[in-house]
Amino acid sequence: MQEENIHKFEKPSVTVDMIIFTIIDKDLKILLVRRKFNPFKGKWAIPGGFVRIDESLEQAVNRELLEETGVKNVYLEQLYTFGDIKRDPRGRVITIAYMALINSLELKLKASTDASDAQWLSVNNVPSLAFDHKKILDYALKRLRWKFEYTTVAFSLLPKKFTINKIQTIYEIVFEKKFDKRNFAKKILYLNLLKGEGIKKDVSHRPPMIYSLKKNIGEIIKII
Amino acid sequence: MQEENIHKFEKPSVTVDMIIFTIIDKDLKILLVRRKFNPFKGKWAIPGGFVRIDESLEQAVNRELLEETGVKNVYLEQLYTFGDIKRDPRGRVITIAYMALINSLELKLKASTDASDAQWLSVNNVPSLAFDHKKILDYALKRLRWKFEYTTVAFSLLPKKFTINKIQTIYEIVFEKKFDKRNFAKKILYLNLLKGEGIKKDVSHRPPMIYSLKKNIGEIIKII
DNA sequence: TTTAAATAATGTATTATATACACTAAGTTA
DNA sequence: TAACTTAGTGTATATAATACATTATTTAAA
Repeated sequence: MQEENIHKFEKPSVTVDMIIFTIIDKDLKILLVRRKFNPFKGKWAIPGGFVRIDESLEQAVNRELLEETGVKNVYLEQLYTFGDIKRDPRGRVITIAYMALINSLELKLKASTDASDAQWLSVNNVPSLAFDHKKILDYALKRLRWKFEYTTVAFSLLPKKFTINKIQTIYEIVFEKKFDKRNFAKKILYLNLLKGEGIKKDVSHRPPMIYSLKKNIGEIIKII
Repeated sequence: MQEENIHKFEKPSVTVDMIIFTIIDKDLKILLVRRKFNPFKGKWAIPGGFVRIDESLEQAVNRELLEETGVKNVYLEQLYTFGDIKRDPRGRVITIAYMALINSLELKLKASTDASDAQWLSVNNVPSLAFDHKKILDYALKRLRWKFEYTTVAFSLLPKKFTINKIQTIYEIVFEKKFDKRNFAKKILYLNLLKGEGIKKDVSHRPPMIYSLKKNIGEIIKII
C-alpha cells in the first residue's frame, strides 16, 4: 500500500519549556534553573526538556513540572511554539512553550537559597536568560494578563478556599496596579462564580467571608 | 566542553498544517486537499507538510501556502501545536497549526471544480477530515472569531480598498449574524482606523465612499 | 423626463456597564 | 475601653452599547 514516508526528512529535536508562575511574598515569580551544561552553561533558563517519543506534549510538561517543583495537577496552558532555526546553537530544536500556575503553598521547592540551581525570581527582576527564553517570558506575561481579564485562571494561584481580598491582591500583583475594593468585590460577586464557605477565624480584625470557586465555570467571561 | 546531547532521544517528526480561510460567494471557506497517499488516502485534509531541517516554521508554512494557493505575504497566525502520540498512524508526528487569511481576489487557485484534488469548501459544510484536522478547524474558527472582535484581521480578507459595507458583510459572514448598519459604521469610523480613498464609481445606486486601512494600528483593540 | 430601484449616509434616545468615591462593622490587642 | 486592623457595603456619574427610520444619490426602466 502506498504510504507517505515520514522519515524522508531529517527531524528536528522537540522540547517543551515552561514559565512556571507563582506568587511568593506578594510578588509574581517564575522558576528559573541554572544551566549545568553548555550551551549557556551557568546561565539562567526556564525549566524544560526533550519530549520523549512515547509521551504527549502534556505528559512531557507534567513530567518536567513534577521533577522541578514536586507538584502535579496544576493549571497548564500551551502558549506558543518557537522554531527559529538558530534558537539553539546545538542544532535544530523546536520548543513548545507552556505556562503553569501554581499555588505557592503546594510547592515542595520553596523560595530557595542563593546557592541553589533553581530559584523563584520576581518577573520584574529576571536576569539575562539562555536561548530565546526572554521572548517566551514576555509572551507568557502577556498571555497571563489576558487570561486574568477574561477567565478564572487567577484562582489557580490560590488555595481552594480564599477571601475576596486574596483574589484582589493577586490581581493587583499581576496588573501592578490597585483596584477599588468596592468595585472589585461587586464584580467578582456579581459574576456568581463563588460559593460561600463560612467565616475565617483567628484574625485580629473583623473576620472575612471565605469563598471557593464553583465548578463548571464557562470558558471566557469578562472578569476585570 | 561538556554539552547536553540533543540526539540522545528518538525524535518525532514535525509538520505544519494550516487552515486557509477566504470568502467566496459570501461564504467563509477553507481550502481542503484530497489525500493522495495512505494513511487516510482519498480523505479530505487541511494543507500542510513536513518542516525541513533548514527552514523556520514560518518559512515552512509560507512554502506550503505558496505551493497550494500561489499566494504569499498573506496574514498568517500560529494557532496551537497538536502532539498526541497517536494522531498520525505512521508514527510520532507533532504538528504546529496555523491559520491564513486570504483575499479571494488574489487566488490563483479559484473555486475549483468537483474533480480537483484541492477545493474551497464552506466551513458549514466540511466533510469528515483526516487525522485530527477537525479539531484544528474548530480551534481555528474560535480563534478567527476572537480575532475579528479584537483586531483588524478582518481586513486581510478584503482588497486594499473597500467600502464600509464590504467590511460589514465579512463580519456578518464570520459571525453568522446581521449587524445594524448605523452602529457598525459608527464603530468602525469612530475607531479611526480608516483612511478615505475617494468615491466608488460605476455603481447603479448612490456611490459609496472607499476606504483603506491605516498603517500601524495597535495590536488589540475592541472592534465589535 | 419622470419614476422606480438600489444602496449610502446619518443621529438620537435608551439601556447597560464601568467608575469614582467614604463610612460603618466586627474582631483583636494594648 | 480605646486604638487598631481589615471587612463589608451603595449611590451617583460617566462611558459604552444598542435600538431604531429617514433622506440622499446614482442608474435603469418606463
